[in-house]
Amino acid sequence: MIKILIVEDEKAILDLIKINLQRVGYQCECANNGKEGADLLAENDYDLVLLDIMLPHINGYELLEYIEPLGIPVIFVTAKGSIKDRVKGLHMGADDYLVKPFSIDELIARVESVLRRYHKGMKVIHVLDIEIDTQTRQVKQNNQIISLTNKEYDLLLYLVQNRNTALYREVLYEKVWEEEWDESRTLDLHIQRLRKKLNWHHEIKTIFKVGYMLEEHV
Amino acid sequence: MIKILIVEDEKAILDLIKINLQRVGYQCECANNGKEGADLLAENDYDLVLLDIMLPHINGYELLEYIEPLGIPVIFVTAKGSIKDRVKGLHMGADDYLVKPFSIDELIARVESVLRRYHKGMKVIHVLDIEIDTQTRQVKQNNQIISLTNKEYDLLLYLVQNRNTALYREVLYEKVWEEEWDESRTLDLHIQRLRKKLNWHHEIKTIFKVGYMLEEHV
DNA sequence: AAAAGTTGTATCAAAATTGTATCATCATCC
DNA sequence: GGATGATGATACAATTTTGATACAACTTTT
Repeated sequence: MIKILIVEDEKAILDLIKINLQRVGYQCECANNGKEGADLLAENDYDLVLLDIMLPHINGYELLEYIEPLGIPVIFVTAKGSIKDRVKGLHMGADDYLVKPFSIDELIARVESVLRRYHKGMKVIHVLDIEIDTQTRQVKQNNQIISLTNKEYDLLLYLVQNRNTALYREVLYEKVWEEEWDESRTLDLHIQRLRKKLNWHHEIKTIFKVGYMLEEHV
Repeated sequence: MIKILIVEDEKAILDLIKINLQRVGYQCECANNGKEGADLLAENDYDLVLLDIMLPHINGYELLEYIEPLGIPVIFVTAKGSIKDRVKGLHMGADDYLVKPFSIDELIARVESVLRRYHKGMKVIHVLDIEIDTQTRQVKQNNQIISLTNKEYDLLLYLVQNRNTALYREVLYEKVWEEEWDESRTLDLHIQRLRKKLNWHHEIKTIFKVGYMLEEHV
């Protein structure tokens, strides 16, 4: 379970962030000012801090100095377009910033991006007859470790995270390889290798003229 | 089946939204004011609420407070870019907003985006005796999977999304094949294949010298 | 530097889709 | 009611897509 600390004095924004992060599966704790934030940080482990700059008592910068040595990523929440703040925050070690007003999509995207960067992905994912440990990138089947290469693992993870969805070749390729699809057969080959290693000849369905889909009957 | 509640007092906009959402396969119910909306919400389950802010009696914000604890996503419909409203809405928990005047494409895109975010888009369209899962591109009839080819699926989806409308050959061909119609019989052949696979010999009507129409008596 | 492992290209085989040709049937208009 | 053109049905051929295998280029490890 991923724990996020939100330090924000505006109740409306605090709730907006909290509700939406909880909705997509994060555990949230809240502090209304810098002091509370520092206290919570002293007592608990968090995977990420969302930090407003304008806070009563202790301001965001001061708190940031306190957080930094803990090695916890921080996303700054700044009032509308104060570029000075953004720059200062980034210089001081914030990992990203969010400018009010922001959209829910943007909030979630930034949180996920930072977490991904810190490799604090979720826990263990169970799908069909395998389990994937996203921390160690290990894949087990019947308690036996299946050794996958990097690309194979990335591809598997994407398939798993989007199981029961028809995935277009281009999308799949672009997400895993992070470059444009150039009509090459690379993706097909990797799919075959996955199928072979996991004995998933039927589980990974090919959708003719479209792409592939990992099927998990629910 | 996905159910959407539309709360909007302007008849024209209400119809515009309703007709277009129904066209792409959502079930819609409507309320002309906040009171009606609250009543419907009390009695039914919805997957999404489209909520106008300016409503007689109970305004959008008040209704939003009522909806929030239900955990149903809300898209705000606001008059011209009043940023204040947008911000307020987002702060209060709306998931997205739509600024009048909006395009149909935008409407559908936002609806789908929010639904996807909430329950990873179980967008299933029910028509006659089949159900189409647009996520997996699977078509079921009496709970049996009907295997369709790519072109067949695309054609079926277009027919379904435009059911009860006479579709000209050229239009149909150009939409599905994405190229000019060249007087070939290809379309006819695919129509026949669909009719056969789905046993839809009467449901897909041919309109002499014009084209085809999927008929769903309502 | 050699070995081992990874990743992508090339090639051929197999499979599925798609479209053409043909003839039969049907609808419409004189 | 017959002529004419449009559509339905069927078979089959052409094309495209995917699977399988081998191997070459490249990286990392030893």
